[in-house]
Amino acid sequence: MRNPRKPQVTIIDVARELKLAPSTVSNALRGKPVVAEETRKRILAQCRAMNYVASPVARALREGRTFTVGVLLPDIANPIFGDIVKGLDSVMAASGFATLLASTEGSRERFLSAARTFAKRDVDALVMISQPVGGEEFERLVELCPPIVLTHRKAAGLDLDYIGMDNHGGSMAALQHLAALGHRRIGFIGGPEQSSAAQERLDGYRQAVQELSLDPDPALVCPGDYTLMSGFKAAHHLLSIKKRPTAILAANDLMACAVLDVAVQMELTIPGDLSVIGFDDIFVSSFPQIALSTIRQPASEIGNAIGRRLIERFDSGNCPACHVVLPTQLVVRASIGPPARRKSTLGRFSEQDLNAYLQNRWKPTSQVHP
Amino acid sequence: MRNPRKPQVTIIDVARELKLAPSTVSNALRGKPVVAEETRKRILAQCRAMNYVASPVARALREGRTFTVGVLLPDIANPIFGDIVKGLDSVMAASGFATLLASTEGSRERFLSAARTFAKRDVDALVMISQPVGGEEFERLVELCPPIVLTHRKAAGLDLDYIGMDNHGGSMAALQHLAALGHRRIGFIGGPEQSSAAQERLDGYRQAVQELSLDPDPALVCPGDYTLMSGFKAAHHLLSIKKRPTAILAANDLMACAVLDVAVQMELTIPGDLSVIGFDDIFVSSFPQIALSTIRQPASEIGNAIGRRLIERFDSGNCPACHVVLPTQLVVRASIGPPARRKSTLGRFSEQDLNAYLQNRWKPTSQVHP
DNA sequence: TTGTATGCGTTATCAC
DNA sequence: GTGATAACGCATACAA
Repeated sequence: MRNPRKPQVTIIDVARELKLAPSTVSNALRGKPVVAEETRKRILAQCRAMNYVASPVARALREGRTFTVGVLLPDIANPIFGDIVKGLDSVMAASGFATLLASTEGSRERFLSAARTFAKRDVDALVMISQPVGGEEFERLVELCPPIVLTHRKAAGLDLDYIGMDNHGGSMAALQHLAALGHRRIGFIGGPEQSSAAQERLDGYRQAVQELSLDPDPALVCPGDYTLMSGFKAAHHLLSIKKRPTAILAANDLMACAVLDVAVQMELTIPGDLSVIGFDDIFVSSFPQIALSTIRQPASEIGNAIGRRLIERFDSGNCPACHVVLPTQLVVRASIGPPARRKSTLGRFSEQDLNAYLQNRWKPTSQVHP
Repeated sequence: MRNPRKPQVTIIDVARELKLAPSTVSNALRGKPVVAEETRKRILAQCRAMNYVASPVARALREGRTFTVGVLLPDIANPIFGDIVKGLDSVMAASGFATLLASTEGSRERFLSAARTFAKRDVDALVMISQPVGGEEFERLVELCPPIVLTHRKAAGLDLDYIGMDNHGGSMAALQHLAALGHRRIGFIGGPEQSSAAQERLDGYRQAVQELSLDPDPALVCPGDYTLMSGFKAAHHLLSIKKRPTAILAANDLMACAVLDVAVQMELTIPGDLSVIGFDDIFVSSFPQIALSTIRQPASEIGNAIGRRLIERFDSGNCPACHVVLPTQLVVRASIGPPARRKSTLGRFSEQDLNAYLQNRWKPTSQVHP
């Protein structure tokens, strides 16, 4: 059963009421200077009286633009992405744009299909947050797409707008701070390889290690993928090597939280035996029980910047691709301090211990009371 | 400068190529049985070859529907809402619907204006999550709106679809559990008055207190508004009364977290001196350092249910408004236990202490390192 | 300064 | 079974 179409007040109704032509009403509404001032006023008044607003759909068909931007992101339940969307939406809504959303769940298929769908719907721009922007299929897609703005992941070889944060500088600031406290062996837990942001965080770590003459032991660098689980594994590994690091920088806060907890389980004190810094400044990091130091991601600022960039592009037509890097801030909380002088002798996690730990200590919602 | 319209493959192009009429192509594509099977096959092949897909915008103008749902919520950076949207989007996307989003930031103005904007854009439905649904202005708006589905807040007097969770039963389950552990004086921290969900949580508490013959002292019920700050204040108040409660149920996890921390600051042990339960099961609650017991909100299930309801409405035309209540689960973590036998004598927070505490203990991002 | 005609891409109606 | 045409609501080019 189809929607019985709602009766709509059209521009023709308004014109008829005023005994004018629709085009005159249109011109008046769009602020064209050809309309006599007095006529315009009558028209405006009539529109208000009849509660007339032009149909965005009809406009879209006629003009080929929809005053809509499509946003693609991996997970709308992740507050970091939520903050970006919020910053973006606040700017766009103020300019009359609506936000179309797609949560792609890390699936390349959903990403491509959502991008195609949105393009087909004539969105005026596409915002891709931490998406797998690359590959032949993607490059073909870009041809058919409206303007694209990227964040978190750059598209290698493609000249697209990018708005990001200073990941490289963030890592360096963290290591400078740790080095000033006296740390020499600092571990690093990385993010997904496909993420240019994660890559920059690693690069910043490496450059700081070199410039500050820290211990360049490659065993101090562990892979990770931004999940708690990968954080557990990396922490277990880093804290089990013979000469364990006195500090660890993780490429995001989630993995850093895992480090904190593994450390506690190994009876290390924080920050005496181990200092920990993360990336992003997610909500939990500010909890006193966690008190995780971190390099803040300016998420809502990124959203705002993307919005402003889009408005600029819409207003000024084609212009060269932009490349913006927003500053980060080191947020110092209780998880860092000078390394302890004494060498503590510590029990290790065996593999069995780790598994038992993973199963029992974190109680997700699956463990419920009937 | 206007968008130079992208060249588009239209149904006419396809028809011309095949020497058919556009209407035949349309009929074939829409699966109408009037088209000869062989013709249909040729048409489908040609469409694939020319990469033709019907324009959603033109369709929208013609049919009066857009295959889009508008979602209004207070804050897209709040993961609970994010989870609902995620659940909703996964259902709708699978059926070819896109999700239009508006983060209203608790502003009544933005709510009404976003709703009007979306309705004007011919969305097929409006989903309102925890929105101020009420008042004369709203009721007038409803007339002009497409189907509406509510969650978290019911609209008094209006017969709209509502999909929610068993808040009342959740509170009762929590109190039953606490009572079984031996608690008799149980405090409650409420949510916003306008929220029907918050009201139900309070009602459940009251009914449980009565049915279980717990201490009905009205001083045990404190107002709150879901923010950390209100949780601090309520906790401070509840834990400072002469005969303080041995357990506290907060209307959401955020306030419960505040209770946990205030308790620690007052040198109460958890759960020996105080048991704490929250509502929602937000991410932090599962952290070992927090280990907050809670009544889980089935957020993504709510999103799914809303999606299924919408599809159902679209398919079957007008039907009476639905009223769905999803079950909750009590998630038991370390924050609850039997009340301690001994009476601990404890220092109190003075007002000054509270203020100093609020300023220093939680370190938000404003306290940053240059 | 205002009015008329046309097209945006699609689908429904009706004639063939 | 297939084809011509009108209509959805608007904005524009052009005529008056």
